[in-house]
Order: sequence, then C-alpha cells, then structure tokens
Amino acid sequence: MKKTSRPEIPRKAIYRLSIYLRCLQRLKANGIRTVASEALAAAAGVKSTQLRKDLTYFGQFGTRGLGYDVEQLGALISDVLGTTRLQPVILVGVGNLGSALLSYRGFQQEGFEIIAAFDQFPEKKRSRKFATPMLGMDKVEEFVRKHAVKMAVLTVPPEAAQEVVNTLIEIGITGILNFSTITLQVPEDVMVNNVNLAIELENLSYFVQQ
Amino acid sequence: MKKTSRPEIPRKAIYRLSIYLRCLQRLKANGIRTVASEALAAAAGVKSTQLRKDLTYFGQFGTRGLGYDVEQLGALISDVLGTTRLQPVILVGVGNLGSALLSYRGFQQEGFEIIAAFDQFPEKKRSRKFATPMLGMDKVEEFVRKHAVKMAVLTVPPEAAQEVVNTLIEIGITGILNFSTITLQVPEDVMVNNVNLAIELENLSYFVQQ
DNA sequence: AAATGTGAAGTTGTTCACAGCT
DNA sequence: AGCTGTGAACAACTTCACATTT
Repeated sequence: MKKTSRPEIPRKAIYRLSIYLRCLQRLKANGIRTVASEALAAAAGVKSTQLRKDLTYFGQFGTRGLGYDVEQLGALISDVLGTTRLQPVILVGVGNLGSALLSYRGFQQEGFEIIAAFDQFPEKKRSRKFATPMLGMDKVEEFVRKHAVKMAVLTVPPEAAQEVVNTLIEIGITGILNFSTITLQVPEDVMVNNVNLAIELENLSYFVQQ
Repeated sequence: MKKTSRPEIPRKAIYRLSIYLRCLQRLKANGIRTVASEALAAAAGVKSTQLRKDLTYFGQFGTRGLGYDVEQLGALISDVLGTTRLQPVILVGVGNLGSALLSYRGFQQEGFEIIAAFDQFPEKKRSRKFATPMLGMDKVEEFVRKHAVKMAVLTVPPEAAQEVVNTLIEIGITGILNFSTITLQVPEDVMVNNVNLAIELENLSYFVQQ
C-alpha cells in the first residue's frame, strides 16, 4: 500500500543530496566550476558510485569525460529539495532548547526562517529577548493557516509532545523536526525527523568504550 | 560484562537501543515492571520482531509467555551502551550554537556532563555566563589527557572544523558529535555522529512539497 | 495460552563492472 | 582517455514463520 509520491527513492539518498549541496556551495565559493563525481564524493564522504546513483534518481546531469557543472548541479539539487524558495517554519515550545534554537542563526544562513514561536505561556519571563514573534498556543491554528506553514520545529517537554503534535497535524503541519525525547505517533503522510542529542551521545558512548 | 568489539551488530540497532531505553525509563517511572516486546516496540515506533532481533545481539533477556523485566532490561541496555557511569564530554567552539548547547540542560538529564568548553578566544565577551569552565584551545590537550576524555561536541565554524578535529584525534578523542556543516575526514577508529539542523529541515522540505 | 528467540526469506540499499558518451 | 550512467551482483537490514519455553 504505497501512497507516497516518490516511494522508490531511498530516504538516505535525500539526506545525501543535502550534503552534496553543501559541498557544491563550497566549491562554487572557491571559484570551481566543474567537478568529477570522484572529487565531490570524497568531499561528501561517500563512494563516487553512490553519488552517481543518487543523482540518477532525478535524471542525468553530468558530462561524460568531464564531470558536473558545479552551479547547475547545485541549482538542480536545491530545486529537488524544495529550498529554492524560503520555507516558513514555526517553532513550538520555547523552553531551554527552544530558546537556544531561536538564538541560533544557523537556520537563516541555510535558507530557513523561523517566522514565529509558540508556547503555552508566551508571557513567561525568559532570560533573552527574541526577534522572532512569540505567541500563545491558542494562536497557532490561525497563524499556520494564514501563512500556509507546513513545517514545525518541536521543542516541548516529553509529556506534552504527542498532544501538541496531534494539534499541529490537525491544522495542516506535515513536516516535524522533533527534538523532544519521545517517539511521536503520526499518520504516514506526516514526516518526522528526530534529533535527540542525548541519543547521539549515547551512541558515541557505545563505540568509544572500544 | 562482555566488551569485545562486535562489528556484526547493525549501527541502527545501537541507535534503537537508546530509544528502547527511553521507553523503559518511562515505563519504570509509571511503575510498570514487565513489558512484552509488542508493547515496548509500539512505544518505540518499531515492529516487535525488530526489537527482539535487536536484543538477541546481546543475549536472551525475556521470559517466554511473559515478556521483559523493565528494570533489568533497562540496566542491561545501559550497560551495553556504556552509560551506567557518567561519561565526561568536552565542547569545542563556544559560538552561537555552542553557547546554546551549553545552556541546554538536556545532556545532564540524560547522563552526560559537559565538563569543559574550549574556544579560540575564551575571553571574548559573550551574552551569557556559563557554569561550565571555559578554556583556550592551548589547554585542551592537557585537559583531555588529565580527565581521560574520549568524547567531544564540535561546534566550531566550518573553516576551522577539520583542523580542530585533527587536533582532537591526536590527543585521544575517539567520539565526536559534529554540529559543524562540513563532512569530517577521520580515521576509521574514530566515530563521528553528524547533527546538521539545516539538513534536517531541508530533508523535511523535500517531503513536505506534497 | 502467551510471548520469546531465531533461521530463512524477503526487502532495501550499496557497490561493482563495464557499456556508452564527449 | 576520462568520466558518467546503470543493470547486475552483493551486502545489510528487516520481517516472517514457527519452534520453543514458561
């Protein structure tokens, strides 16, 4: 029962596309106009065959005997990923980590803007002021519909996470970057990417104990 | 217990172990003493056969007809992951994101402590004060050797990342949680886990565009 | 009866080997 | 000659089916 629009492309290939894009941007900044799969793959930390295979999911973009046009391939990947235009994103849960992410400029640098933050207690005293407007959860539905927001960063406490996600899905959010420490239960047309810093450290811990 | 390196265990299985552990902790907090693979797997968002298969890499811990002892299985996983004792971690690069992570209490909650932060310019004015001691990069070697640190969180700018990593590896760091946006080149006995928030959003972006 | 543990089957993702352009 | 594009082989991971234990 597959229902997704592009089921045959491995999810990991999509991740790698982002990595290739970063490498291409760096090459472009260094004035390099053409790159072979071998060199680009090395920069991205993958095998060259994998890079070429990943690209074939979307078409043929190289010139045999020569390689890829840095700018053109970058534009293509950007188009595939849907990052040519700015995607509006909201953040939900302005606690410890949420605040940290709001003061982090890295999102903007890479083409995303958190256009609003939501919290159960928007009036609560916080140690910082943010440029991003902060609103109560009662405003989230109106805001999301008005701005056609599809993506949310979730930084609420674990007890609240599932309930908040249910709300978000109901009002039209289909992509969730989940920093909360529980596994979210969502319908299959909603995409969740989990980022759990403690789990990443725990995982390192396993490999470090030789 | 057993400490031999077991290369035949899928890396993804190790990740899932951490997820199971979180679920077990929640069950324990709710006073639940026994759990079947079906229920635990549902909470973790995986199939029950996968959970059972994952556990067999380490031994047999269940009771047929009954399930798993919540506390005992939790202790076992914790032991496998090497998180029964607190692992010391350093953070390198106290810029925007580094500062954010230093003020994030989530690591401590999950059993990790950032015992020191290092920066090229430790004296630079920052908007916050941190409880974590901040030192210059010239002090990192002495500190790492003295405290037998094996793990580092890397939050330096991309231009500096590879050079800093080379230094860290030289002085004995073997596990790196990399937030910098470049792909690090490391020897194969060093483990790198990459966390790139922009890439996670970019990935969602692909799936969100209907 | 209920639930685990596991070899075998199935599925997905990666790499090889080389044909095919430029 | 050099490098891409790709079917086929391979490897890794997941799921099934069911024997086994309590």
